[in-house]
Amino acid sequence: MGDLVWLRRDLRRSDLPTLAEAAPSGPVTVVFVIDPVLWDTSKGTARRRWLAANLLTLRDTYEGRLTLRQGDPRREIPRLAREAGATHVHISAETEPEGAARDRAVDEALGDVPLVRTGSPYAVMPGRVRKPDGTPYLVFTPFSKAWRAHGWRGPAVDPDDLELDKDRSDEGLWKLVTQTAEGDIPELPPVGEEGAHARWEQFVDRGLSRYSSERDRPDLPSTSGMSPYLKLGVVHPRTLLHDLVHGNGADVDRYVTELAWREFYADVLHHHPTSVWEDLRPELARMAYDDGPDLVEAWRQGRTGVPLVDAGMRQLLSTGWMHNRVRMVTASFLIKHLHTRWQVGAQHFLDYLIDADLASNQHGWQWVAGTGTDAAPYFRVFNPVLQGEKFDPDASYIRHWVPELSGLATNQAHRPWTVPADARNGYPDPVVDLDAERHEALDRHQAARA
DNA sequence: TTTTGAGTTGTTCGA
DNA sequence: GTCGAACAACTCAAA
Repeated sequence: MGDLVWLRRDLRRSDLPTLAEAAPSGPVTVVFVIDPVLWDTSKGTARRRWLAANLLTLRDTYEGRLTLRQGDPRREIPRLAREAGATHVHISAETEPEGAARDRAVDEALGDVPLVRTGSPYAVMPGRVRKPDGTPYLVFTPFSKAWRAHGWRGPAVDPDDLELDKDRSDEGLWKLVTQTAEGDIPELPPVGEEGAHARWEQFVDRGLSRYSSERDRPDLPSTSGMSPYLKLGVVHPRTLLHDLVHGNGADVDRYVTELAWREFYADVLHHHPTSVWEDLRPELARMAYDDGPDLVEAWRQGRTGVPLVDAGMRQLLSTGWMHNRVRMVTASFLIKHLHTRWQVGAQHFLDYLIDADLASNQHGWQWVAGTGTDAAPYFRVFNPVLQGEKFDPDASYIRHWVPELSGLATNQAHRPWTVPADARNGYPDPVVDLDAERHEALDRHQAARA
């Protein structure tokens, strides 16, 4: 007899409230269920490897007593609960639409065994921060003010009476995970809580004091690198916020604001679940889009002939990560210059990013498309050349990810079409005329609103 | 209650 | 070269 702790977006042992909830009932069975949805082998491997590698490390963290199951949680969790004689199943609440629906179904399938929700992957549970009249926010700045004023708990204390039950994994599953974790992914971040905390300390010591001035620079190691860990819950935002309590000034404030964006978009998605794939605002329902598979494929592969776009898309394919500034530029290019629906790009990012957060990803894309909250004005079309010159001033990011251009001078690397084709090592001409397609996008926007 | 002004991430054009 | 205006429409907070 003992409780189940079912981990999903909380692949960690420290600052995990569900453990403390479960500990008093006896030996705790800690389980992760590999949902076939998570294991789709047709798309980017980095995502799956990142999960597998963190699961392996997590097994060590739990002294080898981590249970793996594979299949539909609606069946697997009740089955394991019966096997372990669990009196409760503990989870941290999921607020993404599909996950929340899955949890309700599991709750039902569990029958008399209660599914107990403690905490969430957020500092403040989505739905908690509201306007004085009780309605949810749709604009970021007032949300973030109210979110800060609401505050959050300190990190959870590790239970000192925790007893772990045995590994009840299905035969062969750990072998599958081990095989999946193997392989060369250059620049895959250091795995597990140890890796996360080492990286965080390095950022707080060295990067934080330059964060607000350098965070937009893809050519510098200017970001905290926490997003892949936040994605799997290897680290909880509450832990990071607690560390920043003692810091002060513009850089800390800016970092907290970035965490607030993650919470804001989770809140928006919680209140508007259909906005995962549908326009949050219907104003652009009549917008004309193209269906250009060749152009979209060139975008996916990083062969558009536009250096900053290609650098970002190649960074994504080879590392499973892309700098935030470049995400905006590549997204803007796909939507505004290739006239493609935001959902196409959002799906590609979900397939390949190791840090893809559903709410942030979908609403980031909606923001660029002009269909989301606090949307970018329609006339704000990123010029990928100017963005490159501004945020990659030495073109070192471009040269690194687009090695065909590594021999060019900086101003040429930003505009490779100005040098003869035989000096570009096969790098293509731009697939579209930037200026012409910018005007096209503005025209289509005006027509859609008329 | 009504009004006013600000609101993550930009670019172009003309003076 | 630099600089301000223009490019919508709507949410929300504060006056």
